[in-house]
Amino acid sequence: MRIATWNVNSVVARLPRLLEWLASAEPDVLCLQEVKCARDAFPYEEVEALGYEAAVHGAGRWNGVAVLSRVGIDDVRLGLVDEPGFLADGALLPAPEQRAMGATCGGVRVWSVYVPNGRSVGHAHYAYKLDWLAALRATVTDELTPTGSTSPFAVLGDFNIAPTDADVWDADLFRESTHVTPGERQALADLLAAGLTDVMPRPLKHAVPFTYWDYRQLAFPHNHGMRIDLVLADERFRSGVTDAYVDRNARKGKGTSDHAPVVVDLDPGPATG
DNA sequence: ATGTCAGACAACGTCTGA
Repeated sequence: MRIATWNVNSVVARLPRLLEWLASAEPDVLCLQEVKCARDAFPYEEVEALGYEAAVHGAGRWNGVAVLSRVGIDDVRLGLVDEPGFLADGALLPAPEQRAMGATCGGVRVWSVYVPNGRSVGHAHYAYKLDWLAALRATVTDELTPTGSTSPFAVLGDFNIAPTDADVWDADLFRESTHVTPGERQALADLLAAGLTDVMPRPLKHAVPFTYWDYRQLAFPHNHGMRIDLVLADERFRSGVTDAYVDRNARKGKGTSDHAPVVVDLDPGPATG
């Protein structure tokens, strides 16, 4: 089974590249982030023509996650346990955003997550990021609490955290920035402590498989990137991984996202439910 | 080969978020 995650930076703007990639990479399950469209506006017919069902958690111009599957989608869960909200411009009260959803596809439990960016250290969005990660940890703990299910489990998505300095093209440049601070890395460590492992993709071209390169200043051709899109797997999932890589070809050419897909091949083992 | 891009507004440029 092939499972992937991709921050597409608008599923509408990315539709030609998305369809091309689905047809060539043939994932069984694809977790999407930043779909940037309401649930009703998702291009269902286009992905269905390639054999995929879609479950979508989106409200409009920002954020939004989805799960595409050609092996079924069951037990869809939208949002986190006690998910914190953010006070959007023009809003009177903080409200949860569309950043996380879980689904069971072909006997594998996946969560597609888009962790808040944080904007800058000390910004209200940074505190929101840490709070949101704590709620993600609570949700993972809830999902992994033994209930008789033996499904492989993974959280896939854009974490907006580089796990180590090696996951940033120039750590010194990011010293005062979000994505690398001890607070963010501690929140990631706390999440992993719930029973997950960072599935490291195999390098294809460079020493470290980055997943994101800014659109500006020729960042991609210079490989000025970061590894911030992660697959965090429980032991049942991790032990079934036969390959993992970043499809950097999807970052080439015109009309690309600023992120590349992370692809994992999995032998899910005997179907035990 | 690539020196931002996408969405929404009231627009046909300018703002915001990333």
